[in-house]
Amino acid sequence: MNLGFQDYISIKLHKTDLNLTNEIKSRLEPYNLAPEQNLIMMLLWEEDGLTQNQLAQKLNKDKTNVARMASNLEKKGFITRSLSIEDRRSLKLYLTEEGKQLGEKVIPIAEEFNDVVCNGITNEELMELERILNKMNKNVDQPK
Amino acid sequence: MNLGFQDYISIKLHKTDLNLTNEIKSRLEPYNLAPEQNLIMMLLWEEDGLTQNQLAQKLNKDKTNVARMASNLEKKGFITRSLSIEDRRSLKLYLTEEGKQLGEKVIPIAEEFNDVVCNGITNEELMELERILNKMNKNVDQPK
DNA sequence: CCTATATAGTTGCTACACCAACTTTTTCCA
DNA sequence: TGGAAAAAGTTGGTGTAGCAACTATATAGG
Repeated sequence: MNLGFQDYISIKLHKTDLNLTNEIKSRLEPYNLAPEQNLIMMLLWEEDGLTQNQLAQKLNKDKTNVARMASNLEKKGFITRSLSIEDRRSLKLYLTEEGKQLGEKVIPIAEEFNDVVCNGITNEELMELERILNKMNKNVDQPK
Repeated sequence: MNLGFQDYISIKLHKTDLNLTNEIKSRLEPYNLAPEQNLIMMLLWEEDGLTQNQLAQKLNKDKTNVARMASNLEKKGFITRSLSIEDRRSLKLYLTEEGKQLGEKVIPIAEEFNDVVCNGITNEELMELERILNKMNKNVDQPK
C-alpha cells in the first residue's frame, strides 16, 4: 500500500480539530474559560444540577478529566459542587450566579464561532460530514 | 439561534478525533510509541534528518511539543539528535537502527488502522470529507 | 444480613498542546 | 561591520486526556 504521511485521514482530522480548538480557545480566553471547561458549562446551561458522571458520559470523557475540570470551574466561582442526596457517592454541579451570567456572554460567542467554522459550507455538506464521522466512530467502536 | 450542545460541528469533530486517537494509542502501545511520537517517526521514516523546526511545521505544532517529543524519542533510543552543521541553532533528528526497524513493524499497523477507520467509506466520501475539513481550516484561518 | 461486586469520585502518572520568557546563533541593514 | 531583529531550541506554567490504584458508598445474592 505505502501511504504517505499526508494520506492518513485521521491525521487530517486531528489537525483540523487542533485548529478549531485553538481558535475557540483564544475566543474564550477573555472569559477565563478553557475550551473543555466551556463544554461542561454548555451542558449545565442546558440542564443545571448534572453529576460529574453524567457529564463524563455526555462528554465522552474519562471521569478523571471531568473531576479536575469541575474542580477548576469551582475554583473560578462558576459552579458549586454538592453531594447528591439520593446517592451520596455522586457530586451534583450547580451554576453560581456568576456562572449563569457567564452563559449570556459566552453562548453567543460559541454560536458565532460555529457560524465562522461553517462559513461557506452547506447544510447538506454538514450532514454528510456527520454521517462520515459517525461511520468512523463505529469503525473504531469506542462505543461513544 | 439557540444551538444545543449536540449541534456544534466542532464538538462532533473533537469527539471523533479523540476516539480515533484513543484507538491508535492502544494499537501503538505494545511498541512503546505514543500517537504523536509516532507522527514524528512517520515523517522520519519518509525523510531522515529533519530538524525539529521542520517537523513542527509539517505537524502544525508548537515547537515546544516537538522538542519534548523528540527528547522522549531520543530517550527511548529511536532517534539521535545532532547539531546541524549549516545552522548551529537547529537540531537534526536521525533514526537509530532500532528506530528504522521499528518502522517495519509500525507502518503496517498504521496502514491497517487507516483501513479500519475508512471501512465502508468510499473514496468520494473521503475526498468530500477532506474538502470540508479544508474549508473549516480556512475559515478559522490558522494558516496551516 | 452481610459479604462480594459495582459505582462515583479522587490522586498520581505519562503524554500532549500552547504560551511566555529565555539562550544561542544567524541574518540583515543602517 | 556592529547592533537590532529574527530564528531554533529549551524551560516553566496551565489545561486537557486517559490509565491504574485508591476511598467511600450502594446494591445484589447466597
